[in-house]
Amino acid sequence: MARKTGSHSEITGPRIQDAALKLFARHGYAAVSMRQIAAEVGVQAGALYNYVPHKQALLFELMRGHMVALLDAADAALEPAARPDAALEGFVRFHIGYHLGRVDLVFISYMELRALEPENFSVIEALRGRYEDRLEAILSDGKDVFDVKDTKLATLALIAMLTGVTNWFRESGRLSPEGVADSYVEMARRMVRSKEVLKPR
Amino acid sequence: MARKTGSHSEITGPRIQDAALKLFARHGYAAVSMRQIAAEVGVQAGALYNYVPHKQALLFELMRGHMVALLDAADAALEPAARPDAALEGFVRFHIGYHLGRVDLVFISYMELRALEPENFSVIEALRGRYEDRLEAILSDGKDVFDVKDTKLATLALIAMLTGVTNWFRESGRLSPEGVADSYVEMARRMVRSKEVLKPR
DNA sequence: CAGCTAACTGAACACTTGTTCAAATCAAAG
DNA sequence: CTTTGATTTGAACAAGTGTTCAGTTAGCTG
Repeated sequence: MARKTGSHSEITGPRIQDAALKLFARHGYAAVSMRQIAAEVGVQAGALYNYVPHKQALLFELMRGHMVALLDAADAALEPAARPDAALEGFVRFHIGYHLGRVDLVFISYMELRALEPENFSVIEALRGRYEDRLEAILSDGKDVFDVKDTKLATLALIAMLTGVTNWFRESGRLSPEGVADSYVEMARRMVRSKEVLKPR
Repeated sequence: MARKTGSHSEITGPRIQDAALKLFARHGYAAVSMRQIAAEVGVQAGALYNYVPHKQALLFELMRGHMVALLDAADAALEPAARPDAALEGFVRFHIGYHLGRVDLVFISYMELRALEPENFSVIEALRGRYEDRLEAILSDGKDVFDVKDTKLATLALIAMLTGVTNWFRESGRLSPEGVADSYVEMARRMVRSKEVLKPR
């Protein structure tokens, strides 16, 4: 017995990615076997190798795809010419919105870095750096409006704060993604002490 | 051949913990074998079972020990009667100082939660909750001094921001732990818009 | 120096791991 | 209806997994 009824390359390929994403996020890369992924897809382990050269590539492509899509989405969503305060708000809303819609990808992209072989690790790190640069640029472009001593430090603090949302947010919780974003916009503004926030006082 | 020269229970026990901590932090729980841990200690795999009932207990005890020590240290370091602003500053400095001295433990305590069996997971989650309550109490005790709409949200945002330091901090970097703490105290104060910060303006 | 026991070895257990590949099967084309 | 080619199976590979345990040894006690 071989070839299942109604099997197609265009179907199986993405399903492998989906299954791997789900299982890696739930149990971790090292704890998931190729056989488990295959079972989730409804196929034997050997069939995976028509689509993926090896397990490591499965993880790497998941992470690389995520980072590239994130950068593209950021380019599309953020307005380069925006005033500093609006740019910061835009970034916060984009970051939270985008990340809350892809918690599994975000999770493995932060958690499984150490499972990457050195060359792959470097690629992901570089992409992450490029994303962080977007926020750093906003902060340094607005250095007349904002009040931050250490731009790099503020960038890292903000990113950590924002990404932390994916760890506790639940669709069924009391807050909507928009509600969360509202609060985080406020906190982010305060952190950089945006003049626009202080004015109304 | 058995029993190595100069071997002692009081020596080997802690060395196993140290080796497990180091390897779990570096490669992840699932990716590290009992034989690797044994090799790091300089012993055969079987010898580990004189000290640990099974691999899972090794991880669990590492995490539980960390959380218990963290709570104890917090109790010792934080002054319950402090004014809100001083209490917040005290918490930030304590959190950063304590965590920067134990990056490996912090790392696995956040990363390997999913590797814990359900009952063990609950224990760690409860301990973590008790720690977060310390900060939440500070924020709600100071609700006249601070300006926070959602105390729980601010707690989670602050903890994420503070713990994030362990991900990028390097002993050899340009900033000292104290310098980092200074900046984070400032950012934390701004986030809750402590009146004491606004006064000098 | 003999005897004792805590401490450790080394081999074995039954599985699981990632990966390969000849053979089998199915869908579509001629 | 046959041929072709993509798709999948199922078995096999060598290596590694956590854990157990009879047997060996080092160092202390008397």
